[in-house]
Amino acid sequence: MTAAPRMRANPPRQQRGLRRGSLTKEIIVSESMRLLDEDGADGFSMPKLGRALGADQTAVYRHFASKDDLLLAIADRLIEEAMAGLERLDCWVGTLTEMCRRLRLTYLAHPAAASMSACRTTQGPAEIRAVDIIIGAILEAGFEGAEAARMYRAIGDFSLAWAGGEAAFLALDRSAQQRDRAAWRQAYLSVSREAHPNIWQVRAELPEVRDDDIFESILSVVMAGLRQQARRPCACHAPAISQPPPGGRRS
Amino acid sequence: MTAAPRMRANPPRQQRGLRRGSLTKEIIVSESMRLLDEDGADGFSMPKLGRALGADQTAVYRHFASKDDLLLAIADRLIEEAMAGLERLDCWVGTLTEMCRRLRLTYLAHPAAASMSACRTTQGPAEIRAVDIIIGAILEAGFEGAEAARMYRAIGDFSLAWAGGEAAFLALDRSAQQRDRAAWRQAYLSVSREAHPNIWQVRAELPEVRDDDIFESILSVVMAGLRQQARRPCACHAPAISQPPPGGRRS
DNA sequence: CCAGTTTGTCCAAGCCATTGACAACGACTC
DNA sequence: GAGTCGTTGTCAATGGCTTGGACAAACTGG
Repeated sequence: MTAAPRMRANPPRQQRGLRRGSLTKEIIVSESMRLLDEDGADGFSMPKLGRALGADQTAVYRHFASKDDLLLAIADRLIEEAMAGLERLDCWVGTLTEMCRRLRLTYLAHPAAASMSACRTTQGPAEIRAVDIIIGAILEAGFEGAEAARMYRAIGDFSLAWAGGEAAFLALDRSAQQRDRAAWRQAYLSVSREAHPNIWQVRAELPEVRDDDIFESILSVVMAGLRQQARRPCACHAPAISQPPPGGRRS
Repeated sequence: MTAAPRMRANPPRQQRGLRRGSLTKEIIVSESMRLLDEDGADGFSMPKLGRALGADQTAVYRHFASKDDLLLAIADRLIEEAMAGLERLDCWVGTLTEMCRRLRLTYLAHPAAASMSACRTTQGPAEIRAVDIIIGAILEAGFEGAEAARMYRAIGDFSLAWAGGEAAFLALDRSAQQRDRAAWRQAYLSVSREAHPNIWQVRAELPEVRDDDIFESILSVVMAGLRQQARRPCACHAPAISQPPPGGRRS
């Protein structure tokens, strides 16, 4: 027992676990997302992740310094997935619309992962590339200098915030989600005409609104506003969605 | 706020803990928000909350069935605080703008609390009242039926998502926040002109953008888009926020 | 063949959420 | 006033979590 030279006698320890090199960052991130998709954010822990990998509860710490570190890697993977194969389109409105839709779809596909990492920035190459494309569209719209910088942040943060918000709701456990939806349904229908006349007026339509339609509505509103404030129209034809402004600034 | 835990100077003996009735839901929620504002979301735990109240680590469980239950109460308090004293304005654009600004300011004042509860709905009276006011503005804009319902959800969810997203970032610990900002600054400045020409073009302006300006930009874009899609103009004169009105559209 | 580094495992410390048993206290009945 | 009961604060305990340190197997370079 004194220290030292290998007492290789007979400890049947035998390392029942994995072989060296079985775990890589890529594998760990993939398994994390699988677990998150399956069990939600609450059930996600380092011990469970290790066991799911067939390894020790603490094995992941050999590859990520902390759980937060792993989280950033997951965020990076999400951005990468959302922006895979993205190309700039001819028209700047189309480019921005496409990016917002892509990010949202990816986040909705992995709500638990997204809700944990939506507000983090990773500076990964995918992120930088997306930023360049967005700014390109903003410049194409005729914004310049500080205004362009501000508009990029406005659109980029809008897209992230919206997708993150939707993901956060979907990341709640089924019961809380169901309870929330049911409660609203109930609250809408039982509202009194006197106390809340406006809700009363649309009480029948409120529960029927679908998430996809809500998103397309706000996206359309944002794009309409952008087009109006832009110095240059987009390459595609549609000048505005509903009515043209009487002041006639078609440019 | 009325009943502070009245503590007697020096109880002679026994009285190892608090008197009966020392804790109420209101007091607990207030102390929770104080702790969250001070120490952030990470350092917020039931034991700490109990100790901060001068009570046992588990005392809070006598008033809230679970931490999640407490969370909903905190969310309710936030909405209440945001909407306190809100009145409908003459112009529907002004009403919607005011609500978005109010919610954001409250969330920014309590980022940790907000980031934990932004995606929850509480069905509290304050929330219902806010909903009624928003729908009122949407109806005033001339939207009807299912379209009005959809637009209400679009604007309401937009406001919540944006404020929640900003709060989530501010709720990160100082170091991560600082690191994020610094990293972006660095990434912007060191970007190559060839690889990312668009970022390069605004690299100097990007780090200077302020959060308040970003918010006002997206808000202005959304309101411009809404005005364009609305069936009726708002009561106030301004036809658009950003550009100077050359010839005011009449009320 | 050996030394050094990686990486997987074991073990343990310290924190957390939550629960059940117990005890003091207030209200209510007789 | 005495007894009963529900409320609420405390205590002790359980099981899970993150994380760090010690050890050992396996791969690497010499």
